[in-house]
Amino acid sequence: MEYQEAKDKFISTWGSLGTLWGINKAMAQIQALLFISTKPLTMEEIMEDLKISRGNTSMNLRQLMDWGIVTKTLVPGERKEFFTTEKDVQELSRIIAKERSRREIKPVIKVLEEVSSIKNDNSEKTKELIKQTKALHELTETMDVMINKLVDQKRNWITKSVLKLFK
Amino acid sequence: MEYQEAKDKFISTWGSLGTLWGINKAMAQIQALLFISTKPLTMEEIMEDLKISRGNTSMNLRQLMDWGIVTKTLVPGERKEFFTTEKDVQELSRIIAKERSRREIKPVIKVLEEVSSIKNDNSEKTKELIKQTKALHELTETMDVMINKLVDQKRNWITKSVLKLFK
DNA sequence: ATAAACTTTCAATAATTACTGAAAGTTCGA
DNA sequence: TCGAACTTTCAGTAATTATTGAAAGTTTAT
Repeated sequence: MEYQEAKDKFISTWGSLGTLWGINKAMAQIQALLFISTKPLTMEEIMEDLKISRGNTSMNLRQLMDWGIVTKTLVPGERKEFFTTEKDVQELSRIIAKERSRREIKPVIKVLEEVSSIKNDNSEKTKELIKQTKALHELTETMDVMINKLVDQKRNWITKSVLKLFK
Repeated sequence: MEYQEAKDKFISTWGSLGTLWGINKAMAQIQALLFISTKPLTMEEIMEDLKISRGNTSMNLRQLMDWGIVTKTLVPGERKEFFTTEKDVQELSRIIAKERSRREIKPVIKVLEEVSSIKNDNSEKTKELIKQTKALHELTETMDVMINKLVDQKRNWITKSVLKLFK
C-alpha cells in the first residue's frame, strides 16, 4: 500500500467512524487530515485535499475548535489562518471523553434523575418505572464518575488503568 | 410529574440518545418501552404505544434481537409473539459493550493496523502517517482489551472496577 | 479610508437515513 | 390442505442531516 492509498483509507475510515459517534463525516475527516499532517494547514489546503466546500470547512473547523481538538496557529508573516490538531493520542482521548461526558452523559443523568423521582402511587407500572430508571441512573452516574476519574489521571492514564485493573 | 409524562420523557430521551450512539430512534424507543414494561409486549402493543408502523416495529425488533438485547417470549396459549428486553442494567451494558467492540472497534483496529504498516519510504509525511496511526492503533487496542476484560467480570463489574481503580 | 485577502453565515439543495403500508411470506390449528 | 392470524419484506415517500456557494462580514496593510 502506497502513501496516498493509506492516507485516503485512514481519512475515510475515521470519517465514517465519526458518523457513528455523533460527529459528522467532514468534521472527523478534517481532524484525521490534520492528525497525520506534518505541518499546520490552511482552510484552502483542507478544502482542496478533502474536496469539500469553503463553508463546510469553516463550520466544521469551528466545531472542532469548540470541542477543543483543533486550534488556530498563527504562522509568522502569513495572513491566513493555520490549523492544527492535538497530536498526542492520550490527550486527544481525554478531551473527547470529557466532552462526551459533558454533552451527552450529563444531560441523560439529569433526565433519569427526574424520571426516577416521580411520586410513587404504588401501582405496578409506576414501581417498575421507578425501579428501572433508578438502576439506570446509578449505572450511568457510576460510569460517568469512572470516566472522569480515569481521564483526570493525565499522563499515561490508559496504561495505568489497565495495570490497576489486572494486577 | 405523573406516570405518563415520566414514561414519555424517558422513552424520548432514550430515543434521542440512541441516535447519538449509532442506533436509530425507533430501536432505542422500543427497548426503552420494554425496559419499563411490567410484562412482555406484542408487536401490536408496541406499535400502538410508540405510534410507529408495523414494518418499522418488525425491523427494529429484529435488530434488537440481533444485538441480543431483546428476546422473543412465548406466552402459553397465545398465538402472537411477545417480546422482552434484558432487565438487568449491568447485563445490558455488558451486552452493549461487547457488541460495540465487535461491530465498531474491531474493524477500526484492523484498518489502523493495515495503514500503519505501509512501507516506510523515509519521507516526512510517510513517517508521520505511520507514527500517528501506530499510536492510534495501540490506544484503540488497549481500550478494546480493557473494555472486554472489564465486561467479562460479569457480576457487579462496574462497582468492582471502580473500587480497583481508586483504592 | 480603501481595497485586497481572507472567513463566516445561511438559504437553497443534495444526500442520507428512517418510516410507511400493502403485498408476500410464514405458521398453526382444524 | 386450507385459511386465519400473524410477521416480514421492500418500493415508495417522508424526515432529517449535511453540503454548497455566493453574499455579507472581518481584518490588515497601505
